[in-house]
Amino acid sequence: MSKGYDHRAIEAKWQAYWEEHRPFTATDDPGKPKFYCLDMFPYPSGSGLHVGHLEGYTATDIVSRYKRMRGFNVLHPMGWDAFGLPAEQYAVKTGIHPAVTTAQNIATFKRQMKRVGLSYDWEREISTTDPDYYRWTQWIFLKLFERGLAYVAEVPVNWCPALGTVLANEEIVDGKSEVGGFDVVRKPMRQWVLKITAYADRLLEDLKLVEWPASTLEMQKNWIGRSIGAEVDFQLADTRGALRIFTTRPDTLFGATYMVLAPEHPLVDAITSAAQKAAVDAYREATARKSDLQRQELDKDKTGVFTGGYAVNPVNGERLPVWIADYVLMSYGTGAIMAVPAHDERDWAFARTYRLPIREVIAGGNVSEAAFVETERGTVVNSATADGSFSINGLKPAEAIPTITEWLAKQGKGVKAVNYKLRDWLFARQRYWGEPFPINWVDGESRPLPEEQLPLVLPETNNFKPSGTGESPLANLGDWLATTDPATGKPARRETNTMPQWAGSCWYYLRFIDPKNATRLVDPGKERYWMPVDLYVGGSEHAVLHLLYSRFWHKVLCDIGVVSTPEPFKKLVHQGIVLGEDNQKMSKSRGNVVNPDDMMDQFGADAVRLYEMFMGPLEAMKPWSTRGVEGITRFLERVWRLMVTDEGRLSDTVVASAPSLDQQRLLHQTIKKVTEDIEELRFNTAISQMMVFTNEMTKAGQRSRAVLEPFVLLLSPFAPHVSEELWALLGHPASVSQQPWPVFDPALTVSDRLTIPVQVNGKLRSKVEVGADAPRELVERLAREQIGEWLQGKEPKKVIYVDKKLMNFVV
RNA sequence: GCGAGAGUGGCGGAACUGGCAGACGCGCGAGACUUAGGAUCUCGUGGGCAACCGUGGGGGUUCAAGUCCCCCCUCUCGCACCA
Repeated sequence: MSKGYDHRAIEAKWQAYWEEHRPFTATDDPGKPKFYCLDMFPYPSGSGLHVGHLEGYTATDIVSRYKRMRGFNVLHPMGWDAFGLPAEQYAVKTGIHPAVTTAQNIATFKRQMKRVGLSYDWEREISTTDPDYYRWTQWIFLKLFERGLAYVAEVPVNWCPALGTVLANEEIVDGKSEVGGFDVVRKPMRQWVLKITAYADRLLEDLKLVEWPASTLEMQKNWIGRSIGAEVDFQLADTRGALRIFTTRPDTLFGATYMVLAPEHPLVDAITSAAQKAAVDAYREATARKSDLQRQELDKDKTGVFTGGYAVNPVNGERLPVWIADYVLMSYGTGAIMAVPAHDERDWAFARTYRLPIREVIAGGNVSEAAFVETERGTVVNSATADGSFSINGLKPAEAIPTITEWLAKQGKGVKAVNYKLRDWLFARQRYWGEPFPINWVDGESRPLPEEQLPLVLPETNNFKPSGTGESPLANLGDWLATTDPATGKPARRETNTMPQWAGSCWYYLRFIDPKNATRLVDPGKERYWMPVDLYVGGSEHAVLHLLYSRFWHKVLCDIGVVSTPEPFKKLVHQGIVLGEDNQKMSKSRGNVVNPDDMMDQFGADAVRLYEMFMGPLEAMKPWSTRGVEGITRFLERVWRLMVTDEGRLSDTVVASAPSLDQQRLLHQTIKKVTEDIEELRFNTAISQMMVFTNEMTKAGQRSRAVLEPFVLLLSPFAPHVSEELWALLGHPASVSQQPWPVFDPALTVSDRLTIPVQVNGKLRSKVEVGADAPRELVERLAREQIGEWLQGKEPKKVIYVDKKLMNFVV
């Protein structure tokens, strides 16, 4: 294939230039407006960069280059989320230290990124595995600990006795270990947990402050899962004590016909009668053996066992049988419910199975066929106290809820309550390759290390095998493990858990602002200048966890005065997934993985960048097409030939004389379209407009510098290498990246001639061409001449004229 | 099941607040230049011989609907007994 230009030579040349002159360094210049443009930093895996990564990175790179040309001080950094399981698994297998493989992988990623021409400020590169970085991750943990937001709990883990290790969820396939296929059981272990639930309300509330995709906002809201209801106390019938339940439907309290406790509920033993004890114990044991996954299987029938005990409905004194069933979860609400089968689908199904009574208290449905659960429709019935002192009969459920909640509170029988689906965050892994906790255990108590002793460095070892006890491999390192408590001098044992991968990625955007600060996490002045992140681009797989955890830490840092904004990421965009050419998800097993290095070998970085953006809307899922890359290559070659001869010199067709009015219009329309499209991240249509420009200019025998030069500037954020070369060939000193962005003249974006479509009854029948300022009368007269035969001499009923747009005759 | 988003040529996709459906690219067809072409350039390309018909399907609003309203179908993503 003959090439219009030598992409290898040009790309190497300009990458070397950028390396030497560093035009993309961000300076802390308060005199300039700032733009913080951030990619989700990658885990440097062994397989290198993927074309899916490149999509997001190219998009932010275009925006960054564009914003610089618009006079912004742009912060566009890159780093590595480099702790994590794959490197450790590899170390277990080969004995090669994770730090070694991580460094190799980072080198590969970095080389590939530079090859794509991504304009990162590499002086700010950070890695979560660097002690100078994780020192501050540990520091934040100490702050969380000080504020009571980090605590220790016994939490079940996936314990694999055969492997002698704890497994991550992704290491388990169909209930067996991915490696070896061994059994996995639940085993409680001492773990660190972060109290994210303390921030549930703010995490929900502040979603109003960000410009995020609707779906992501929705997912976060659902994940937090705030629901308002009441907690109500039911006295136990035959024993002392009360059963507290949570309900969102206190309006159905008179319809309760039984109660259900989670099998793990602490009151189960007290309630269970002697006769039922055996059955209850058997059920509880069976439940304990089930994995979370089995317990969550929805289509299974509901099961449960009667405890033999009763509780008393506080509103009508009825004795309600108390059951245990695994459809009630200990971890939500109070772990106990009142069952109202008439108005709750789960209770309805359970009542049907065990032939428990179903009592209607909201009229409007047919409760013998299905639970009636609406709150906006229906009328409360059968809901008054025996003495008639209180009634919600006749109300709509939505009105009855606050009424009865207030009444319960006055009676001391209940209280308004809010619950969240959000759980506290399990913040510990039984692994080597993660941040050590700055915690010592002294006499069974956790003691934080003093800040001055940070970082607590991950100890060197060459044994990454599991300890066998479920503790991390750090438990094998006796010398490191044994220490003394700095406060008392007593012997102490170091915490052996390490932090999860989320930890380092929770706050990295802050460190980019001030990556080398040895005394603080980030300088307050720099933080105020650069925050918040103006544009954050990354995959939607992080829509909940990473983005929620980050927001949580950010709010804590805000509370302690480290950061100045309530939210870290102002605008968020998820790039879509790039499918293989066969429209299937790319995977090694399908053999449809596209390697960016191969593509760049063949077509060059500029073509790959342009194609990534031309495929379709950034956020859409779309298939790769190598033919499409060829098409883009043709476009770049056409641009090249617009101004360069076969010998590589500036072409004679490039002239200094003024462009025609039509060429000027085309240029200004192109500037307008490309500018607006970059602002809206519509890169595909921006490229399409540049193709239109190129096609038109190809037809011209003479091309004025006055239109070619601004065009090269427009192209430069998309295809920076070839644009630099063209800019140089046009006789300008480097670098195109330091030129101001072209400005369009609105007067030149509109044509002086218009083609007005003429319709009869809304159907296109003709067109008339007129001057841009033609009055309606002229357009109508010309139009009538054109469509005479359609009017058949009759006068139209109505004539609609939309100025400069369309003429429609209604007959 | 619930929640969110999306269905437009052979393919990827355009179409601003309702106003010429299919921009641009791929593919395909014809031609030019060539010893040659999987290079390059030019022209054509939704369907139908036509009247006409065409934006997942069916209704509706309107002079005018891919766009607005109602019902249905399909696909993708997320959640999944959260009381």
